[in-house]
Amino acid sequence: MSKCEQCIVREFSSLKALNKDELIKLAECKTSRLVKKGEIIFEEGENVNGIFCVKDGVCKLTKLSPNGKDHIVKLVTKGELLGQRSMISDEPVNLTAVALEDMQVCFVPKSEIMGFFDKNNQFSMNVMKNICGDLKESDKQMVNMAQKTVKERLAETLLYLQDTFGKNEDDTLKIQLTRDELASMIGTATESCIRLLSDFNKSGLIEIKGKKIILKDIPKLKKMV
Amino acid sequence: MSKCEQCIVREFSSLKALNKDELIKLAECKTSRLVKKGEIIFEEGENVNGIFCVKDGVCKLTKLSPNGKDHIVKLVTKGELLGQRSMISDEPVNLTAVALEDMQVCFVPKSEIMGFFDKNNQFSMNVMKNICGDLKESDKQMVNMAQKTVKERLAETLLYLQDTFGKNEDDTLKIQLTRDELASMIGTATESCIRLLSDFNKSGLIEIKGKKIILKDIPKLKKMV
DNA sequence: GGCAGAATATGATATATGTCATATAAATGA
DNA sequence: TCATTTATATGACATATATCATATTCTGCC
Repeated sequence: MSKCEQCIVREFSSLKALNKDELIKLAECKTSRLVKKGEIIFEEGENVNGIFCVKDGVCKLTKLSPNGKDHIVKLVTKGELLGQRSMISDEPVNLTAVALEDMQVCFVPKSEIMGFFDKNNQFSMNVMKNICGDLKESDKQMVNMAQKTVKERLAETLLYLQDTFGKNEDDTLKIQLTRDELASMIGTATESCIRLLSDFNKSGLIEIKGKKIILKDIPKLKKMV
Repeated sequence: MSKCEQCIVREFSSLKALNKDELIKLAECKTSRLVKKGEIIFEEGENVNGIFCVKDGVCKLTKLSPNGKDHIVKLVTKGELLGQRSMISDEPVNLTAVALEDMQVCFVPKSEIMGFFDKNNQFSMNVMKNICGDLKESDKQMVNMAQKTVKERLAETLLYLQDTFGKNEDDTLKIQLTRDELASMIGTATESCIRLLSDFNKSGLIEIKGKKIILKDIPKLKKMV
């Protein structure tokens, strides 16, 4: 069992507020898990009874809409926590988490987290601020979905992906989403997404290298959103 | 200055967790305010530095989208709190609050609330659960906006309005939104909203009495969403 | 009480986007 | 390595929705 004390990603999450004793307790009760690309971490409606801490890799949080399509609500990466809302609401999770790459995650049972929650104000404040950030972002996205065109949302999403996950040495976006997943983030049909990417490519906004994407004209992309 | 102890709406909000002493302190520092229909309580980007408790009336929380249209993110009614997210994030509010009817609201400064927050675990837990509920709802709406048709969203919204705000003796929806506001809730153009209401009317789903709306065939409306 | 401005209503039309079909390219696995 | 599936791409077309124009009705107000 690895020690949470020495885990570097802890510094990026709410868990940074925990003291030495708490970290030792945390290390004792947590379980680690390797998650292969495409594997489900938890599914909408499930009782998770704890939170996951993402040590490595990226996953998508999706929500099934009544028409049968999945919608990607959020991407969660190294250093972030999963399942906070559900734990606090004391409800089943409302989103499904699926690994986009091979991942390392640690699971901490609810009882433990709630203990920290009660005793460590800074920790609970951190968790709350996280959730508040999610709420603000979600409200923003709701309005985006309602008011912006697909083209605008695509431009915005491409910029977001580069901002958040960076680019490789060849300037391609580091995070590798399928066209289908990209479509499901911006809330459109896969074909529409592919078509718009082609358009963006033709007009020099981006360059498509197979499945990889390079943002070529960031100022213009920014002006679109 | 009215006493918070005797305020009935307190029972419906997170404030129900406060004890007698805390309520007395609350009553001492709060300020009451009458808000006329159409008046702004606070505006996107403003520093509110406290929370509002809605004693009577309903307001809309809107967000301005880059295309210049307002989108109604949420309706807030008697017994609910306003500005919680902003207070916890320690950021300006990200939404604008406008009264839909004459309202009575009380304002409590941040310093006071944060005091309760630190000392009263049940209170902070209540606030968090509220925010978590908002987040869940917001995620759901985001997916709705992205995946459902305007028709489906209209049906869903009408049902929501009746569920949440009830109906008058003549069966008309109690809450009175303009067509423009209804459109801004479901995320569509005013004309489209009006047109669909006409369609719903013709097909017997609803009945339009001037500006008032009666839900006639709730099972069918439910099947649509 | 009547007038100005707003809200509601409806038609005509444009446009964005979804859907279905099909082709090609890439990935997977026996 | 080849075959089978899956992902990407593009065309043709259907349709939902926005936009613009114009009536009509309602509402506040002097």
